[in-house]
Amino acid sequence: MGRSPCCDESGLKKGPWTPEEDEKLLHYIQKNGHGSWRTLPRLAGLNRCGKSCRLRWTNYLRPDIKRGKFSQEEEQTILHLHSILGNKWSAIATHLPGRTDNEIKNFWNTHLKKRLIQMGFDPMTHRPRTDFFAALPQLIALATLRDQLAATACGGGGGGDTAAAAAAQIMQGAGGGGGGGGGADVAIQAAKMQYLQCLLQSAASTIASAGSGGGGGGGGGAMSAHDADAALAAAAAATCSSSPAGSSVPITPTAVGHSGGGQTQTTPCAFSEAPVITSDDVEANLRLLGCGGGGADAFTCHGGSLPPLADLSDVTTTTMTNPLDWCSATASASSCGGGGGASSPFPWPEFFHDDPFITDFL
DNA sequence: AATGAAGGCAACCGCAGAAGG
DNA sequence: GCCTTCTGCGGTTGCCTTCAT
Repeated sequence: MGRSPCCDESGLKKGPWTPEEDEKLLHYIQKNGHGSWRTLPRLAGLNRCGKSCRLRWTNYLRPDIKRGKFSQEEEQTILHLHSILGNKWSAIATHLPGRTDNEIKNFWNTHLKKRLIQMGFDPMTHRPRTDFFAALPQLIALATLRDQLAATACGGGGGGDTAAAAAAQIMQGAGGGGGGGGGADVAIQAAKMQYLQCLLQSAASTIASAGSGGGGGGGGGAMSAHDADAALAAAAAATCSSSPAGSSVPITPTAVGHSGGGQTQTTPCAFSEAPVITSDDVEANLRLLGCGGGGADAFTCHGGSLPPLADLSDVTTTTMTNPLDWCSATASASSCGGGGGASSPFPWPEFFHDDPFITDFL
């Protein structure tokens, strides 16, 4: 304890290494071995501290260093080991011949971590992000919405039922000719209100289960730096645009955990830093996780004992023509995640963004 | 073509544990 | 057993390059 850092010694050079210095260090170690790192610089004729020499050697000059891009296999190995070991870069590096801990660490921070975040995974736990703060922007938007709903409902009692009835009417009849003039507009608005009210309820129940569930949910704890990070990421994501028209991939949150029947899905926009997710991205990411695109379970693929998420795939593919049905299905699906400790992320942002009615709020 | 932002990477810093006297 | 020194590790910083506007 209390030992002053070796590099505090005055007069020692810092910063980037010159080719001459590299050559001196290389020649000395090849000839004598590194021995004591503290005495090495003097013996090698270098005006550097031993620590700096060791770092330069281990991270750059060592002959068995493999340089260049990481292969798919190496990426998978890193992901897998990181899910088990965490930030034990040196331990991970021992499984990747020719790669240094520093290189792996950099690769993780600049590539893999971001990719996991984009996919909606927590880079530390390798679990889907379900924490409260990640959903904060949506909650704020919904809170605003709720106020408006309340204001609307105040006019006449039982507004919800009225809206539901109107919505049902619209769903049955108004799809065709747009025919009802002003009355149809009102009914459409009412249907949307009802739709959003369902979403609100579903979101509330989901958050309740995620926040209070304790257990295996992984969330619900005190706010950590990572939570704050997640909130910021989500805040940024909340402004993202919708998927491009024509994307062949149904965007739902359930995906990473369950892709069934050859259907590939990904996480919702709200959990992603990338505004646009293409089917190619999804395939690539699943491949990266060691999963075939056709329905493999990503959790088990990288060594996780991650719990399954509620599968909404059938909901999104079969009932989106009727938001009311979708609401009830969503509510039940989201509640089923709570019992096992896993909560499902929020499915609605992608649908929201397709609707100008919603984009006005976001 | 100029400029600012973002990404990528090498290197530094500080801490903790191991080793040696 | 205690103190000092050395080594290794993980986090962070700063510089250089590339990309976008």
